[in-house]
Parts: sequence; structure tokens; C-alpha cells
Amino acid sequence: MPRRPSYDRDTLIERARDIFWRQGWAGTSLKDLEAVLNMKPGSFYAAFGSKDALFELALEKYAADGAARLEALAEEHGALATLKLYPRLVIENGAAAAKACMLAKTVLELTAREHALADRANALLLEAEARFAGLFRRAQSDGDILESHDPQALARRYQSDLIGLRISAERDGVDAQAIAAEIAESLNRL
Amino acid sequence: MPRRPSYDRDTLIERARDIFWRQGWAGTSLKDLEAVLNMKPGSFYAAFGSKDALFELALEKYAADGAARLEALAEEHGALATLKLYPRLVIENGAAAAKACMLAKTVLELTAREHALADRANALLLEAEARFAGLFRRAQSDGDILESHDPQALARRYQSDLIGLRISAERDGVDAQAIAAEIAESLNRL
DNA sequence: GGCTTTTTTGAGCGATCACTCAAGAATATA
DNA sequence: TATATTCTTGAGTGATCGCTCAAAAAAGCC
Repeated sequence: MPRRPSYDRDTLIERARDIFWRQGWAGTSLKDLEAVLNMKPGSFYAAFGSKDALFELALEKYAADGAARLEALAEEHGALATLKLYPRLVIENGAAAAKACMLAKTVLELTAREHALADRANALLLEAEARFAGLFRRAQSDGDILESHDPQALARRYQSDLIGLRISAERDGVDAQAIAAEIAESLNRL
Repeated sequence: MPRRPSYDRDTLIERARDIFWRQGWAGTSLKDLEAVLNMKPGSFYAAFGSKDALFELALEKYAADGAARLEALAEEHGALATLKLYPRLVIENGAAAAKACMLAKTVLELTAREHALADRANALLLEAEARFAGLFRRAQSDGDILESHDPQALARRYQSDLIGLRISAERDGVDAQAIAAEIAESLNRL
């Protein structure tokens, strides 16, 4: 009976993710979103409900795509090789809207406002840390990392290093490739 | 002949730094600043000119205080001990308005807007990196770090790790103390 | 105390914020 | 083709944004 939407919802969420990722929550106005999504306010609110709701969809997509990418890498190269590859790949990825991690940016921007999206981003970061821990465990059972190391601790440090790396990659005048290489190299000493 | 201001300018800049540090640039409104500085708009603009001008003063104060603190530590404990102490101190500092680095937060928030304050924050970060490099050089001439290491590279990695650590310390559910201990410990292997 | 100079006050500026809603356009079913 | 249902449009909402400015209040100098 009805008229169908002229857009692909997933594509819109991807475009929203990219501009939110680049410009942040406060830095992205509805005018920005209307322009990049090619939607008037009425359609926007019919489709997504609010700016915050779309931001959350963008966060989930960001996290899900990252998880899928990591799992695909592990499938192809194995656990340790993935952990060593990932730092370089994540700052070299030309398709990415920004170098810095969207989840980390969101935590930094919205924690002081006690905004629910900050908690959501932090929860997604904890899930990512758990995935890293899983990879460290797999590397141990592959015999590539000593069993004496605590995979949780390795993952915690690895994620912290990644966050620092990705922010460094966003800066001018910093050789982030060198940092990525050192993070990868330090995994050889485990 | 004239009337004197009733406030201490340096105190105001400190209070502005703290709220900007916590809430960021966009997250801090003039109403927030008027409340925390106890100033009406007219006085504010007479004293500082603009929100951006005060933010820059806050950035400079943040960086200068950090540099002074680091130098005092080095004076008291020596270069290597300072580098090992600093990660823990920076996330334990109860007087700080936030755990994450204000310069890193500013770069993340304002780079996409191509705001001049992002470049200023990045420049101050580069100065901090140079100070770290100086400490690594001093540790080398103290015989505490092998001369074969490039102090510039060590400083670059150290700063990246610190940025990651301090963001991790801002998050819920992350044992930042453990990360700080590992960063310090890794300096023993140089 | 009178005068000069500065600070302080606060109403209010235009612009932008996220968002609403009634009317019109478009499309799948009958 | 007629009808029902949904999507699209865009002017307009009140609130808040950073900021201005003229008038009032305060303090140092004679």
C-alpha cells in the first residue's frame, strides 16, 4: 500500500558514522547531517528519532565493523600476526573517516556531560578489549606467547597503546608508523 | 586614579583551565564560564576578549604547569626515575580536573574544525615531546639507558603511551594503575 | 568632596541549536 | 484509475549560543 523510502538506511548510518567520527557529537549539527544524508528535518526525525539515536546507531556500526575486521584478520593470519598487523592497518586505513578511535573520542567528549552515549562507547571499548584478550589467548595456545602472561593484562595494555597510537596518528608532525612498528615489535618479546 | 579589578587574573585562568579541561571547548558555554569565574559577560569580555582567547590562555597555563612539574621532578629524582614516576603521578593527581591530557582532548575535538586552537595544542604537545626527549638524553648520559637508543624515538613512543594511559584512566572499568606500572617497567629494558 | 578612570552590571543582539508538524508528493495495492 | 498509506518537504518552534554596549557603581587622585 505505502510509499517506500528512497534511501538505504545502512548507507545513511555509515555516512552519519563518518561525519560523527570526524567531527564528534557536538561538532556535528543537524544541518551537517541533513547535508550529508540529503534529508530534510522531517525525514530525518521520521527515520531516526533524534540526533542521539543516530549517533548510537553510528557507534554500534563502528564497533561491529571493527570487530568483523579483526575477526577476518585473525581467520586469515592467525592470532599473533593479527595483533602485530592491526596497529599499522588501523592508522593506514584510507577508507576511515579519521585516524583516532571513535569510541575513545566519544568517551572523552561526553563523559563530563554524563551523557549515556559515553557509557555506551565505554562498554563497546570493553568488548573490544575482551576480543583482544581472546586473541592473546589464542596466540598462547598457538604457542606464540608464553602462557605465563595474563591475556587480560596484555589486552588492557594493547588497547591503551592503540588508543595512544591512533591519537598520535591524528596529529601533525608525529611519525605514527614508527610507533605502530614499535607496538608490533614489542609483541615479539612475549 | 582608576578602579582596580576585584579578581586575580591568574586564578580565573586556572578555573577556566579546569572547566575547559573537563568539558572541552564546545562543552563549555559562556554561561558555564560566567558561573565558575563569577563574572558577568561585560567583565568577561573586557578581561579576556573572547572564549577562544581564554581557552588559549588556559592551554598555555596547562602546558607551562606541566613542564614546570616535570622539571621539578627531574631535579629531585633524576631523569630516568622521573620518566618512570610520571605515568603514575599523572593519573593519580587528585588536584587535576581530569585524567586525560587537555592538549590531546583539544586536538581531538578541534582538528576537524580546522580551528587554530588545535594547532596550538599540537604545538604544545610537540614541545612536551621535546622535553621527554631531553630527559631520555639525560638518562643516557647518566648511564641509565643505552646510548644506542634514539631519544627522539623513545620520547615519541613514551608520549603516545602516556596519551593512551591517561585516556584509559578517564574510563570506567579500566585498571590504569596497572598500565602505568607496565609503562614504567618497560623503561627498565632500555 | 569632586573629578576622572575603570570595572561591573544585565538586558538584549543576531545566529544557530535540535526539533516539530501540517501539507503536499509519491507509490503500492485494489 | 482510485484509494490508502507512507515519505518528503520546509517554514517555523523555543532555547541557547557567543557576544555587545550603555548605564551604574566603585576606587584612586587632587
